[in-house]
Formats: sequence, C-alpha cells, structure tokens
Amino acid sequence: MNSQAGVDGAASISRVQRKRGRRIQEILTTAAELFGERGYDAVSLDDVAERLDVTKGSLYYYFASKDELAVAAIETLGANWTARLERLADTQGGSACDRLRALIREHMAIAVGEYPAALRLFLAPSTWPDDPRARIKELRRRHDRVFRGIVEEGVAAGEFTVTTVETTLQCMHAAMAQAPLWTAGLDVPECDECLDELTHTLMKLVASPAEN
Amino acid sequence: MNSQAGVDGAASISRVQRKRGRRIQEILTTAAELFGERGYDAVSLDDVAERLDVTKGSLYYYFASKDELAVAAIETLGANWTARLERLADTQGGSACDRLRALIREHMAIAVGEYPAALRLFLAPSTWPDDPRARIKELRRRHDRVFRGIVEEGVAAGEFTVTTVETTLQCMHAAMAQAPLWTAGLDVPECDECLDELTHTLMKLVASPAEN
Amino acid sequence: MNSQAGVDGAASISRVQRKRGRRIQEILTTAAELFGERGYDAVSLDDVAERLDVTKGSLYYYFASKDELAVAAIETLGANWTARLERLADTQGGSACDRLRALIREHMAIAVGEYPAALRLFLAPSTWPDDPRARIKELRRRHDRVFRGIVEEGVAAGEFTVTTVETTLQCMHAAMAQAPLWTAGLDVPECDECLDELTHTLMKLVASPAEN
Amino acid sequence: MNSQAGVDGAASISRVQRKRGRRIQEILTTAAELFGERGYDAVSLDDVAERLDVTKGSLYYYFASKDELAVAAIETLGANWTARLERLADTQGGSACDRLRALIREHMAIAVGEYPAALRLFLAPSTWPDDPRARIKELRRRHDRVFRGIVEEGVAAGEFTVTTVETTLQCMHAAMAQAPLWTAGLDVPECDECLDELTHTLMKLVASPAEN
DNA sequence: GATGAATGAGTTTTCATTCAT
DNA sequence: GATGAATGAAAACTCATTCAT
Repeated sequence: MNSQAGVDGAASISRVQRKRGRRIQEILTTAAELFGERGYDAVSLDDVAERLDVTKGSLYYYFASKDELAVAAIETLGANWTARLERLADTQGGSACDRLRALIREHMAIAVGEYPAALRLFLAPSTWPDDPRARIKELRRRHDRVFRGIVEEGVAAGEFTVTTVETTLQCMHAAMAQAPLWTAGLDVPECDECLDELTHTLMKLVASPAEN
Repeated sequence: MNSQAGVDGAASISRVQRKRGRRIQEILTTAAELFGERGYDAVSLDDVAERLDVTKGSLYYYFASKDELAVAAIETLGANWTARLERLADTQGGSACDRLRALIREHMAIAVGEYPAALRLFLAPSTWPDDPRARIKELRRRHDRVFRGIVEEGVAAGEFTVTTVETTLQCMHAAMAQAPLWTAGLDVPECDECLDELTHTLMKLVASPAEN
Repeated sequence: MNSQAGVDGAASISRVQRKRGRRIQEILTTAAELFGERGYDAVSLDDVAERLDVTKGSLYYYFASKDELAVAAIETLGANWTARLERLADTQGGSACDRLRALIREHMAIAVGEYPAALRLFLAPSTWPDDPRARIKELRRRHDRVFRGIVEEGVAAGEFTVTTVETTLQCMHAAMAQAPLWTAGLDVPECDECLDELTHTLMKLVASPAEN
Repeated sequence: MNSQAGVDGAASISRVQRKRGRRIQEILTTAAELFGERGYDAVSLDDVAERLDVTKGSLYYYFASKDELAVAAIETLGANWTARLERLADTQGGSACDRLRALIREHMAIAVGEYPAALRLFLAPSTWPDDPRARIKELRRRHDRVFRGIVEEGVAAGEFTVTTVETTLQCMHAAMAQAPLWTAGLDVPECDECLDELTHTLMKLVASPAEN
C-alpha cells in the first residue's frame, strides 16, 4: 500500500509533467507555425495567444520572452526534422545517387507537409534577433551535415561530379527551402509531381556531364 | 531683365527639380539598403531618417507612407537592374549556353556588388505588406522573363536538357538570391571565384546528362 | 486505542498548528527582509516565493493579499522589537541619561543585527499602500513612546536640555533609521564601534550646552 | 537687411532651442515632483504625461526611457540645489557656527519650500534602478561636501566638538531629509518655527558639552 | 495544504503618421 | 522644403490575484 502510494505520487507527478509537456508542445507548434507563416517581427504574442485561445500572460508563464519562445519553437521543430533526416541517411543502403535523391525528396516532403512555413527560418536569418538566429544557424548546419556526407561519398565513389561540394550544397539548400512556396495551393497529386520534378532537377547538380 | 528673370526662374525651377530628384534618389537608395539588410518590419522610418541624417518628417514630405517609400525603393532598384539584364540578353550573341552563363554571372554580380542586400527582397515576400509585395512579385517576374527566354531557346535548340523549365528557373533564382549571403565578407578575388563556381554549378541545371 | 487515537489527533493537530505557525513565521521574516531591502513596490510575490522556495500560490494560502502579507510582516517584526525596547525601558534603573543611551544603542543593535533592512520601513512610508502604511505609523508611534518617556523624564529631572522634545525625537529617529545603511558591509567590531559613535553623537541632542 | 536676416535666422534657432529647453524643464519639474511624492516605482509615465497634459509618447520624444527621465529630473533638481548651497557656503563670512546654522536652515528651506518631496531621493536609494541611484549618490556626496567643509573648519577652530565628523554629518543629513515630512501641512509661520527648532536642535550635534 | 496554470489589468516602449511653423 | 513636436495604437512584458486539483 505504501509502495502503491509511492507509485501513485510518482505517477501523478509524471502525469502533471506530461501535461505540462503537452501544453508546451502545443504552444511551440503554434508558435512555429505562425513564425513560419509571417516571420518573427510580424507575429505578436497576442497572435500566438489568440490562436491558442489563451491570454498573452499565459505564454509568459512558460517562456520568459518572445525570443525564448522563438528559440524553443525552432529547436523543437528542428530536432524532429534533423533526427528523421539522419535516420534516413543512416539506415538506407544503395548508391549515393539513390540515397541523395531520397534525402532531397524526404527533406522537401517534411518541409511541405509538416512545416509548411518553416522555410522562413532558413531564409533571411538576419531578420531574427541574435539568439534565435544562432539556433537557426546551428539547425542549418546539422541539416547540411547530413547532405554533405552523402555528396562527399558520391564524389569519392565517382558517382557524382560537382564544381564544388560547397556551392552544390548551397544551391541545393536554397532551392529546397523554397519548395513550400512553390507547392503552396497545389493538391496532393500535383504537389507530389512538383516535388518529383524538383528532386529530379536538383539531382542534375551532381550529375556527370555529357561528353560533347 | 524680365526675360532674364524668366530664364532665371525656369533655370532655378529645373535646378530645384534636379536637386529634388537627387534627394529622392538618396532616400530610395538608403531605404533599399536598409530594407534589404533587415527586412520590412525591422526597419523603422527613424532608421532610414537617421542614416540619411534628416528627420522623419522630411521623409513624409517625399513619400506619403512607409509602404509608398518601400514600393518606390523596390521600383528604382528593380528598374535599373532589369534594364541591364534585358540589355545584356538582347545585345548578346552566341550560344544559349554562353548567354545564360553570362546572364547568371551578371545577375549575381549586380546583386553582390551594387545591391548587396537587395536580394532579401525576393526571399520571403510574405513579410511585406500587400502593395510592396505586389511590386516585388512583378519585379521577380520581369527578371524571370529574361532568364526564361534564354532557357526556352536553349531547350528548343537542343543545347539544354531540363526536367522542366519551371523548376529549373525556380532553383536557379533561389540559389542566385542567396549569393550575397554566401559572398559576404569575402574580398574581391575570392568573391569572383565564388561567383564563378556558383555560375558553373547552376549551369549544370541545364546540362545534358552523361550517357551511362 | 481510541484514546490513543484521540491523543494522537490532538497532538497532531497541535503539531500541525505549530508547523503552520513556523511556516508563517518563515514567510513573514522573508517578506520583511525583502520589503526592507527594496521597498513595497519593488518586491513581487514571486520574489518572496522564490526566496522561500515555494510557489506564489502557497503565499495566498496564508495571506489574502500582498497588502495583508506586508501588514503581517511589519506587525511581527514590530511586535518583538517594541516589546524588547519597552522591557528595556521598564526594567532598567539608573539616570535618564544612562537609560536613553542604552535604549538608543539597543534600538540600533536590533535593527542592524536582526532586521538589517527593516528600518527602510520607517523612511518613506508614503510609498506604501494605505493599510500597511497605517501599521507602520502605529509601530513608529509605539517606538516613539518609549523614547519620549525617557526624554521627558530626563528633561523634567534637569538632566537633559532640549530645544523641543518633539524635534529631538524626530532627529533621533531619523538618524537611527539610517544606522543599518551606514554599517552595511562592516565587520562586527567595526560595526560596534560605529554604533557607539552614533550613540554618542545622538546623546549630544539632549546634552546641556557649554557655558561660554 | 541681409545681416538682419542672418540675425533672424540665429534668433529663430535660439527661440526654438529656448522653447525646447523650457519644455524639457517643465517635464523635469513635473517628473521630479511626482517621483518625490511617490517614489520611482509608484509613478508611471502615464502619471507624468497626464499631469503635463500630453501623451506618454511625447515623453519618449524627449527621453529615451523612464530611467533616463528620472536621472535627468534628479540632475536638474540637484544642480540648482547644490549650487545655491555652495554659493551660500562660499560667500558667507562669520563664525563656523553661524555659517553652519545658516547652511542647515537654507538646506531645509529649499527642501521644504521648493522640492517638498525631494527627500525621497535621499532616503532609501535602493528602491531606485542602478543608473538613477548612482546620480543620487553623487548628488548626496556634493551636498555632503559643503557641510563637511564647514564642520571640519569649526572643529579645527575649536568652535565645534564632535564625536566624529562622519557620524555628525550622517545624523545631520538624516534629520534634514525628513524635514519636509515633519512640516507637511503646517502654514508658513508654523513651518518657519519648526525649521528654526530643528536647526537649533541639529546645532547641538556640534556643540561643546557642558562641564559637569 | 500546496501547486501549477491561467488571467487581465497595467506598465514600459516603439513607431507610423500628422501637423503647425 | 524641412523640422520639431505630438499623437495614438499596438507591442512586449509584469504581476497581483484566482482557481481547479
């Protein structure tokens, strides 16, 4: 019985904790959405609060400032995203070519399907305050590492021909970041086709040139 | 004396006009700079006024609102830019390949050298109010037309192989828009090399694939 | 067993009571400290709660409002303090001069040693809300009564020479209230010496003047 | 005529300047009044604005923050005050005793008559933010220097007997700072009498003791 | 008893805009 | 033409207070 009580205590603590965690996730998701849609400056905490149907004050219960909220939102969004890309890169077999194609496709699929607005995070980081900006850069670097690994491999294996790994990755990321804009308003099959075309186009960046 | 006075009057009016024009140009250049650096929201009219060393009130003498100033700034910047690209595309002979390469190179050179921050205008247009946003889109469309013309030509001539003209142009613009970010902080020769590499990389988007 | 239980119940109630009392004392001490350090406005209930390592909500379990907490804090602090001064004044024999000197010394010793910040309560009462302010005034009056008694006695006995009992007491209190500020940062012997000097200086307020 | 125009230009500039100066003085006076009456925390910029019959925004045209306004208010108030005390101390002849008495009387007269609420500046400085607090301390030090000079002189000349110059000055300032509180609500003759009594009482702090 | 969550009113601060001169 | 002054609406942030659990 005592031990039961102990378990009960622990359980209720963790239930509270879980509830808190869920609340925080709700807030972060909503915030990430809004920041993505309109950018940092154009989103007020009132906007975030209203979409969550709480008051501004409540947000300050969980986050000490707008910056902190933004950082946390970016962090969560990025953590999930990167993890999935890394898993994909690790588990997958096949040629560098197949793996890169899958990675590009997946990256855009996540962007378009789940974080339709996250591109703003990766573009124009200078409109963000210092702290969130630093997190965005870090996030970017982690995404980049996944792609860079495969590209370097492909080059080493003679599968890929690139001007420079650096510029190749830059162009690739720049284009992928815009995908959600280009697919905005399309229905699912159209969107899929668009992403396929984009993937195919981007693969040309590492293709070996024709002999003429 | 009268005629003299008349001439004087006309002369001084046109001198005044010219001075006014110069003043406006100064304002627009500075505004474009700032909007490019930080984005629409993060720039206050006080910022613009301070960098010009005039008062906020004076800006309202020339422009009726922040929006109007933004529109005008984008317009001027774009007019000059597009004109140069169009001239380049028109006057130039040679293969589609050579002409596209030159166009890409010139576009980035103008961006990096003369409007170091202006490409931010193209990146996340949804942070702009409706009116300036419309102008940005129009500007984009005009730039796009120049590139599209050559790409279509190259495809028709069998020089280029693309997945889709549309996606090819999208990827190209996305990457070119980031050039100023990537070259920031480089000295002139480094920057030139970087742009050459980028150009070379982007040309792969239209290259015919190797036979294997 | 029943009786045992009854005893237990009674015992545990009183144990609870005692615990409650102790809890309240902790809160009041901490609150008095903080209010003394920073004044009423600059102290938030979060500050109090944090220093006590409880939640704000808990404070409301014991006190209905910030005002009430402030009043109670002042009250407790004052009750003990006044009691000790009154006892000292009553039990002590000797000349009015000796007794006044001892009272001044003790008053400052309590202030400096036990309520290092509490004297700020007396300094600028108008920054406090009505209710706490009234208590502060009352507390002040009680302290004043103790001093006034001895001064009047000394004057009546011809031991003291004063311009006015009123102004003498005012100056005395004003100076004593600053003692904690002046001794802040001194070590014990230095502090003792400082208080001795202050006491000696203040005794001049009631001294008979030299004949010249 | 030309020279006249030149003068006109200069004149209108200085007229504008003077007007601006006067506006700032109005604001500072009002702010000093309010801060004195209620303390830093209890005064909102809305309060200041309302008493001046302008909007909050206007205050920010002249001062960058509440702190800056507070600092400026203290500064102006203090500059005038100190200057008058220093002039009094310098120009005046007579014994140290007469001069100290005059200084005490004048200090309190200024406090009571012109800055009825300034005492809050000198008491409990810890309720102020860092920057204003530093200015207050500096102001205090300047006042102290004037008094210290005369007291040291009087001691050197054998006119004064003190326990310690330091404690004597501390007690003196502590008491003088309270004068406005004690005289609050008195009419002019009563107030004068009260200040005379206070002055007389405070002079006892430097008096030579009776021989017994 | 105690806590975490939420609220709403109030405070500081920013800024596009207006206007008299 | 140009400026200084003023405004008002909105944003970020704070905090005493309430309440369900």
